[in-house]
Amino acid sequence: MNCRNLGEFCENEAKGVVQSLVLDSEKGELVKASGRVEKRIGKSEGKTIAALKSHSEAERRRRQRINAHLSTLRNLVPSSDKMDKAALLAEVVRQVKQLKETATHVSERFFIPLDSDEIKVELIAENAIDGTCLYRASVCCEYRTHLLSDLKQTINSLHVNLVKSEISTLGSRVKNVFLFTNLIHGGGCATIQAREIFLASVRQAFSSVLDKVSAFPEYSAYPNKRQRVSCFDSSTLLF
Amino acid sequence: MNCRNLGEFCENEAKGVVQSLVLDSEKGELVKASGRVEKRIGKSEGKTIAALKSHSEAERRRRQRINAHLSTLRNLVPSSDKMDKAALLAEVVRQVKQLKETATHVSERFFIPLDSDEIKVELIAENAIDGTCLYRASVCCEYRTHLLSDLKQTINSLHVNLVKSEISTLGSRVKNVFLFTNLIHGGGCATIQAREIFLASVRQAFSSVLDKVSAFPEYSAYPNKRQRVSCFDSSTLLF
DNA sequence: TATCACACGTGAAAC
DNA sequence: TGTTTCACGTGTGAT
Repeated sequence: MNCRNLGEFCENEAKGVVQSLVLDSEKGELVKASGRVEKRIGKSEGKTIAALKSHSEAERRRRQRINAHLSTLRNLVPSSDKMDKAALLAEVVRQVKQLKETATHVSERFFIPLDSDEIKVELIAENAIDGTCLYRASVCCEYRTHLLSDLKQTINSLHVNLVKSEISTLGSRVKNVFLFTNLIHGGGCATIQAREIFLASVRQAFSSVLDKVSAFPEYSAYPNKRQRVSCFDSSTLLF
Repeated sequence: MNCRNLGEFCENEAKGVVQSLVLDSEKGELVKASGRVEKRIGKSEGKTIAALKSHSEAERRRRQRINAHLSTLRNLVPSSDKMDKAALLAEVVRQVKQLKETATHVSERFFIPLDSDEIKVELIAENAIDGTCLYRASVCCEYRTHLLSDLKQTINSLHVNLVKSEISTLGSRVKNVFLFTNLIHGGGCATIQAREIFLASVRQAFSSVLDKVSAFPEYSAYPNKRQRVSCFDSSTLLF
């Protein structure tokens, strides 16, 4: 099909004019230029043309989708006008690498929540006398309503002895750190296996708090519009 | 040209076989399927085919260039396997926006250098009695050798009275802040115009310090390999 | 003039 | 099955 576009072709088709035919040298007969699949010009021709048309339209939509994202990226990248697609993408790669590296440096140096969700639970110290273990759990995620009370409930349900809790925010993201022991009425985690099971259950408990927001979108912090600034006042700090 | 590829076509061409011809219904004669431009099959045919071949090869290289960047982006974006091109780009857009927003929040709250180069010079306060003006200049850029001594020279050459200087680093980036007055031997900037001229000259002076690295690449901090960690010790702090 | 970058329609393959 | 994604070669305008 060597027509400039299918719309044009179909117009002519309606007038009974076939504009482009191909000489197949193997068979020595004329077939439609696109007609490698269908060997004869029959009444299925209309269907073929319709399929071809929808195909090219789908492909056009696909290109539009991709190009829309590319132009969005153009707006995000300074002075990227007059860059061709490859150069633009190269610049985006550079920027993303740079931003990620910076984020790494920031999180290495400061105790603030960043973009990636994170749950970390680890053993900090063990009391040699009574076997009491001190643990540190940190949870970094997007803020949502009831997040803090959910975390508090989680801590309560774990029946641990909360020693200290810290909270820090950046934009709409929040990071909580809890120091706790698993000992309330004597007796630590006797074995290494028992400890690992305990750590896993703590991780699981915090995970389900984070999963809540995806399961129930109404828990999202800002159903209407995402806010930029910190959303806490001291009265919210329940621990 | 409806051959699957040009290599195949050229093989047959060598045997004297022309595989694909098109019936041009306007003229009622056979021309090469691609031959809208050249109307006759002549001895320029070889040149046309060569041009077509180089054209398709160039286009292939262009596609490879773009796809290489896309696959680099795939590696930078977690769990982007099995995403199609459009979805990948959408995810990249999301990430870039997120990272930039986070960077904004960080720089709003902390005094640390971030990714974008920046020179800011502003009037902070004016002494009503003698007209002395206090200025604040901040310079954020990639570290390079001699940056600090260059900045010191700049300050000296401006003949200002340096009140205070601060420096902070993050990774290989550095931010300097200078507080100074333009008064050494009495007399402030009398008029608003004079102040603006002064501010512009200070900005220009710092700008040329930053431009130095692009003009003389040997000033680059890490000619061989970019380092990740802070590169200062206290002995470097000259101010 | 030749080269570059882009959009297009198409064949093939995945699902 | 029909729909979607990708690579391809080509037409075309810009430089």
